Amino acid sequence: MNPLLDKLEAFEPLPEADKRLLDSLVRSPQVIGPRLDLIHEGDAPTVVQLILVGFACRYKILPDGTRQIMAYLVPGDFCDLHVFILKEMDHSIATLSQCQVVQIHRPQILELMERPAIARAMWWAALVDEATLREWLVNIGARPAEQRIAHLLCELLLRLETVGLTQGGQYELPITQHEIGDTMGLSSVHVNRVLQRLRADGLITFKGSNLVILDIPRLKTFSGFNPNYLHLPKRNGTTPHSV
Amino acid sequence: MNPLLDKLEAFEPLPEADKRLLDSLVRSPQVIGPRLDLIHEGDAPTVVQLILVGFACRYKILPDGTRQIMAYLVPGDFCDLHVFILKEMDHSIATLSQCQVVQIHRPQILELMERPAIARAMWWAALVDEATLREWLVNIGARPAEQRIAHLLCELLLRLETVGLTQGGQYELPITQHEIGDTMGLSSVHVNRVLQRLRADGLITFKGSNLVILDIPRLKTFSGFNPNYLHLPKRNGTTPHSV
DNA sequence: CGTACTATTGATAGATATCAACGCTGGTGG
DNA sequence: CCACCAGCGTTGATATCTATCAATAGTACG
Repeated sequence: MNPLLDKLEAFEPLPEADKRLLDSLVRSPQVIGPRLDLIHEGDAPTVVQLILVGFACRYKILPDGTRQIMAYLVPGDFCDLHVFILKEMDHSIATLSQCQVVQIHRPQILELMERPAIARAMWWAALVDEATLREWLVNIGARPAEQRIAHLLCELLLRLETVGLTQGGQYELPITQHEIGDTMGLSSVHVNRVLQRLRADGLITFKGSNLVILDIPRLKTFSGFNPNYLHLPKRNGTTPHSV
Repeated sequence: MNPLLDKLEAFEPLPEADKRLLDSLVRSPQVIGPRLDLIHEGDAPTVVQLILVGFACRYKILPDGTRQIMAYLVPGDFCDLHVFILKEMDHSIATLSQCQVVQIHRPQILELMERPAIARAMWWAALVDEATLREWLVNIGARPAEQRIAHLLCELLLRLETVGLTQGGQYELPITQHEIGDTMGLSSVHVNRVLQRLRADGLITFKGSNLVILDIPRLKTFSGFNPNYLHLPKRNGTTPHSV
């Protein structure tokens, strides 16, 4: 029940004492409703926020009102690790679904960073976040709409698998088509049509907000998905939570 | 003549001893011709490379041969700061123009990181790189082609100003229209037409490979450019190299 | 003086946005 | 408990943006 732990251990196993420390951080999460800002562009960040349940996103609003979502934050992801260097947020972070969030204060972060294994794993996580951002840039810049959305769905499958939030090829995707559009630089109408085609091609289905990927290898091939940017250890057929 | 020093001091002034250490790093640069890989996707990075002269870029090639450029590296920029954590490059880095590059080895990096002011400044630089990546995502995802290219030109103006490579609103832009297309997710034909319109609107001109921005405030307004993501200190009319 | 890349132009095709309308659903107030 | 409302997904028609294809001209370089 500790997605941060799951995620960091996807990089390398942690000593028992480190695990206990991480567990102690996630005791009393705060519940935050959907579509609420966690922090806003221009604010000075003071704490690091950690998502335990739900989806959040980084975004910017342009002068003409367009919103661009630049990252999804899923359970186990940090919001503002740069807290101690930059004076001012250059983007906003908001919940998409209802979330459970914990706030981690500076002394706690420093305590974490004193543990070498945790520090390494958090460095890894930060670098993967950056690599993910690059992959999103490729996705939006170079892939047509269908492959673009298919790629996003592949990425979320792997990320959510890491924190035990998938059942086979299924996971909860608590976001609207409009939000997918703001993420992929597409209109919601077009997102709708693309999703219909992916369903017609037998690649995915929805059971309510539950996404079902019908043919994972085919979706990966179709979208040109190469998981190297997530820098997960090579696995041998078993999923992390299959134990 | 040390763009790294210029860049880091844009964050905060450094002690004399730190400056001398940084100067000692950039002694014997290597000259690398245009369009050559500095490191390739899949390679294990071993050294940090620093650009002293010229333009380089991060890029990926998709299965269908499309290239997406994800970042420009200009004088003062580092290539592979994540050397010590990630085992394998998830993208490639190549020169665009002819470059002068120095390779910095692990012990030298560790020596740099022992100086608190340098370490802070390098953290700042890494966070700005990430913020820039986010802004590029916004740019490609949410702005039409003309504003997209105009925004890029504004960004390069500020970044090159920081390392003393502008004269007023002019700077060397040693890249082709095709490469701008690979950067912005546009075809080279479309880039050509967009540049013509920007010229017709009196926003820019070219003197060979020298870009002249005719009306900086208007170009910024037009592109929706907000420099906050570069996290430069507030200035009061003076450019950093105006002294 | 070729050769090869780069910039440019015109014509056409394709992808995606916009506008408008409608049904469905879940929530809310009366 | 029911009627209303707002948000979401869906559909069709049309407009706009951008890509593709093809050809030409300029330019640098050996």
